[in-house]
Amino acid sequence: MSQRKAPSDAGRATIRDVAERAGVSVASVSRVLSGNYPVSDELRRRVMKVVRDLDYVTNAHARSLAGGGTPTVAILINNITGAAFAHVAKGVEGAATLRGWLSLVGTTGDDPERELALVNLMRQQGVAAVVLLGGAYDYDEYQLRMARFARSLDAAGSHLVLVGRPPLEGDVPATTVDYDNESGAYAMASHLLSAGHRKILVLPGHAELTTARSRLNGARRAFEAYGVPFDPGMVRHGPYDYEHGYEAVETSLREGADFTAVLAGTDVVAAGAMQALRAAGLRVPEDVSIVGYDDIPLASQLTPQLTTVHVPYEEMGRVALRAVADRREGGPGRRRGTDGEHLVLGTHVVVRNSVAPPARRD
Amino acid sequence: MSQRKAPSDAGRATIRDVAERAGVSVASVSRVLSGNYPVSDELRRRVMKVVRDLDYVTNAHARSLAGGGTPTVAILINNITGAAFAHVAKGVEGAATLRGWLSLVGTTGDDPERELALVNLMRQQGVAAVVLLGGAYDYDEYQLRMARFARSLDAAGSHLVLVGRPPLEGDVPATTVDYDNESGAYAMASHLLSAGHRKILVLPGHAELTTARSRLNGARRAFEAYGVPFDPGMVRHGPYDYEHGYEAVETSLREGADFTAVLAGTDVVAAGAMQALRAAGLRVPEDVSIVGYDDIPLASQLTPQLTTVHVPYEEMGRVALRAVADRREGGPGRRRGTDGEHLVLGTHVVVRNSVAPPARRD
DNA sequence: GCCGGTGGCGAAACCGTATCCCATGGTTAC
DNA sequence: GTAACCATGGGATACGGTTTCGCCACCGGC
Repeated sequence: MSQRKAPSDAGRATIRDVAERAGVSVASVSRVLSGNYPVSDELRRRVMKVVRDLDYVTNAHARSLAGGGTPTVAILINNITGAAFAHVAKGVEGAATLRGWLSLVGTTGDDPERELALVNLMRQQGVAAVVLLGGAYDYDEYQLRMARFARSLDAAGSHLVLVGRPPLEGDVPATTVDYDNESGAYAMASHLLSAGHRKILVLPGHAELTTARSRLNGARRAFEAYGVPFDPGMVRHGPYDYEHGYEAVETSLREGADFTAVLAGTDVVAAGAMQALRAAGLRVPEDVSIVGYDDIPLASQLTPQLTTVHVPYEEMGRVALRAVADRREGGPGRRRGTDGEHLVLGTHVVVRNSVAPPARRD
Repeated sequence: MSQRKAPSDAGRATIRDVAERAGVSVASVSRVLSGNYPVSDELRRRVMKVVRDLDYVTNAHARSLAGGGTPTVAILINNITGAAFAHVAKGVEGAATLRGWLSLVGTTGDDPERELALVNLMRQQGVAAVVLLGGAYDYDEYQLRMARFARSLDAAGSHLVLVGRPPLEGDVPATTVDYDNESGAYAMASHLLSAGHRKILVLPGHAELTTARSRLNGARRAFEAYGVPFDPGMVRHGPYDYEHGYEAVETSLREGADFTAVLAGTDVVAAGAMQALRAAGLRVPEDVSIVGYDDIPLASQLTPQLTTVHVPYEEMGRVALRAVADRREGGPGRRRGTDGEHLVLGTHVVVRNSVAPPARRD
């Protein structure tokens, strides 16, 4: 047995093995498999038989080296188990699959360093696009680094897509898919205000998170519009999780805060808040109203069902992928023209059963 | 400008561009970057400077073609947004990242055809392993196909890992990471029985799903152990979703079924059941007790908090990755020896507030 | 002052596939 | 009857790295 001709060896079969065994050239095998070149039926038959016998599949790495290959989109996400952005990922993945694209997934675990490392890793993979999911941190340095990434990717023929965060400032070659965060918060706060609530506990999220800022701003604008003074003391920042919702409400109650409604930054926070109210013997919505944000499945599974803001997460994912696919098919001619594209999707309030007019307390 | 030497062109920089600009050979650049060969400080400095200037990253495809490259694990999952298996995916991804591995994700959407296509796609990618998440269907043909996949992957130096389903029969080169599904169901049913419940509505899931079968078996065994006749008329099959839980309870109530507890196949089904009971004016757990399965975050976010079976999903993901990593490091010597490995993790009941002794109805 | 090491580096052979270019034989057009 | 042509198939090369092999210079030891 020669040294490098061992078709039945441990490794996978190569196109050469197939060609040899079928008594044809490798070029012919390649042509039969890709089907973009006329071949005789006889040849096709012979090749396909050997392909089946050897259970041959083409080597994707070699293929993409040689110019072919399936486009791949990289999805970078904080935490797969977070419902909201898992839906975005689903949207991206679904749309990618529909076009025969592949999706790579990396999780950043809220660590900017890992985010950096991952973007570079994806650049090595030669992905068609990197989709970054979730709210961003508003450091200057962070923003600068993102801009550098965007340019690096662009220079390498790839592209950066930001989903669920505001666009980068300046002339940066990145696409942003966003939703109208502030308006959603405005509408949600208005809903509470128009129900008669005036003392509202606000749990917008982490102070540095862009998402949280927008939601807080929207709420504040609604207060202004209703002529209600906005009390900064009624705002409690914290992570977007159940525990924060629970503790914020628990602490507020213990400290004797006076409120008839809770405006939570996300549905999960609202769930925590609801539980804390129950634990304190308060009824929702009879004693205290609650609203959330995101409209994840949990919102309609709680009792009472949560009034919240619907965000089209899955649709955002699809839109994100469509944006990069279009750009890629548009060819190099329009590459520079569509820089800094910003797509904004709408939100709307979903009214369920967690809001009632304020009760008379004391 | 020559025809193929255009470092500042559209595409990304190659190792040759770096070598040329640094006045060294490509071999040296490669050595500096991979760091597995002694080089002088002077050389390293020169090369690294050019690498930074050009913002060069190695081409992962070329690298893996040449034999190097980062191992990649493929995660195939029904639906990313399903909480339970999203946690497994998180576990796999986390453990992969920890070792510098990459993870590819594909969703099957419960379609066996897509599953087939995806496994082949992953084989093309030359992944180190394919991790298949979720309960399997119990067709003979399906099992046969899985066995073929396992052998194909094995022949190509890859490996199939089944998570959350029973192992394949026969001598198949696949690793299975499983949890003690039946014992969990047994314990859960026992919990209800020992609280005094005798009329129990059972919602195990889809009849063809292996997971559902095990859970149903476990429950049945518990009934036997308690000497309680198991009434098949109290079993309602259906998908593992909220709607099914709701409808099953609603229908049962409408048809006048007599039960004091609900044994749900998953927490999500339990949530639906709970909502339906509430809608019918019944209290949980005073009028009807409910238990779930999986212990996803939702379980502790419901009111009352759900008594359920904890399944170590994330841990399973980590174990799955460790299994393939070990096998790969073990070298070819023990490859055949560890075929058909089957790892079983334990489960336990988590007691919360959704179970009470049966109320007197009549 | 000559010789065997040895540390550093370059040249070239691959890795597996796609594709360009050319050869061949049979067909069509004049 | 011959030239131009079309349909096929083979040979060679490029893709961007890694790695083996071998060369060169410099080192200390005698």
